[in-house]
Amino acid sequence: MKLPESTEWVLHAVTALAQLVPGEAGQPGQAVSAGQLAEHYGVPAGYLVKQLQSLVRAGILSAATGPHGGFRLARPAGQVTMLEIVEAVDGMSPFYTCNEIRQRGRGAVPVPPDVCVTTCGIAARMAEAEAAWRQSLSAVTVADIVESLPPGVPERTRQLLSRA
Amino acid sequence: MKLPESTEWVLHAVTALAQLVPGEAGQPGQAVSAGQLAEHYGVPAGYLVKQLQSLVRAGILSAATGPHGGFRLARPAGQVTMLEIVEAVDGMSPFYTCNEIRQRGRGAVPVPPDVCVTTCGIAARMAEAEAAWRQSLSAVTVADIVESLPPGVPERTRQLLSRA
DNA sequence: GTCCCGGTACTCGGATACTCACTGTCCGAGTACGTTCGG
DNA sequence: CCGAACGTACTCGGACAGTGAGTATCCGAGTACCGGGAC
Repeated sequence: MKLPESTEWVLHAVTALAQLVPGEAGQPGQAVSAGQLAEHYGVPAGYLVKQLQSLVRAGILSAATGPHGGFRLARPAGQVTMLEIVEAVDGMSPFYTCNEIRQRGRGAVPVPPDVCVTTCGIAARMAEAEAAWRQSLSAVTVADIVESLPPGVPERTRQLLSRA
Repeated sequence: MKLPESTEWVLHAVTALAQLVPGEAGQPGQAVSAGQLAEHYGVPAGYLVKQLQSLVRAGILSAATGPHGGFRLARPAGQVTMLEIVEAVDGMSPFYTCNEIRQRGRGAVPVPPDVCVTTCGIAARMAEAEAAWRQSLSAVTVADIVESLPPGVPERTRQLLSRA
């Protein structure tokens, strides 16, 4: 059970984009191309685009083609949770899927399931743990991450990512 | 991000083994062969052995070869947590591994990392969420699972798994 | 009758192929700017 | 001088190979029971 490496990429990419928002309500934030972000983090550009597309489909980012195009936040950073980002790139299928193996083989309950009719207790516990994980991630927004950065970092990021 | 399907197998297998413990202190519980368990749940026997071996290495089960051999609980069911079982079969490496991509590429901090010297805030949040997941699983023991079964199920399991 | 010995059947344990998601790369579609030509 | 059309450069978007963990299967090593024979 491991999250794909691209999860780290998009989390950092969204954090970087959030540092570019000028704070004005009407201003949607500067657009940065995937090539810029890829060079900034030293990751393959073509693959990063593929991941950022997932965020666009999820409504987290908005993309624009052509010169001066690129990706930008589609919503204020305070309204984007880490859970949304992770689910956008990794899918929102549960870790543990109950295949009801207790209903198969010799242990299967005969014709009408008189016992074991409720949901599997094991699956219920696993679902609870997973809910705790998701709840913890949904409690943190991108704005929280940006605010926790050491002072000076957003300024530096802005400078490095500003289109030359 | 998905747990391997074998996780379900071993969770149910351990639960089944826990239902066989006769409750006596000295009695270590009846041994059941992997073939019995595999037939009980309708899963491939050879592969199930491989997974149960992981539990043996983790000290959760004990194995005995030869006739009347098989697997049995190495500890009382109340001292085996779901987290132990999951970690035994899936490994205990974290979901999210921070590769410090912020330290690579153009965005890398020059020579001595004056800023960003602390651990990555994103990684910290992901670690918190993962800790919540593990904490939730470590709070449930196999004995809890057995107790939550509908009445009559342990008796039925004992009967089906008793060596013919 | 008792003990010892060999055979057999059953079990775990490890080594060997196969499949699919994640990773990485490529080329095509679309857009905004800069240039050029005509009025 | 002003406007419009064209070309170019840059961007995203989707389609095509490579790799590792998980899945599935097989055969070998080891052990306890069962039967037969000798004492």
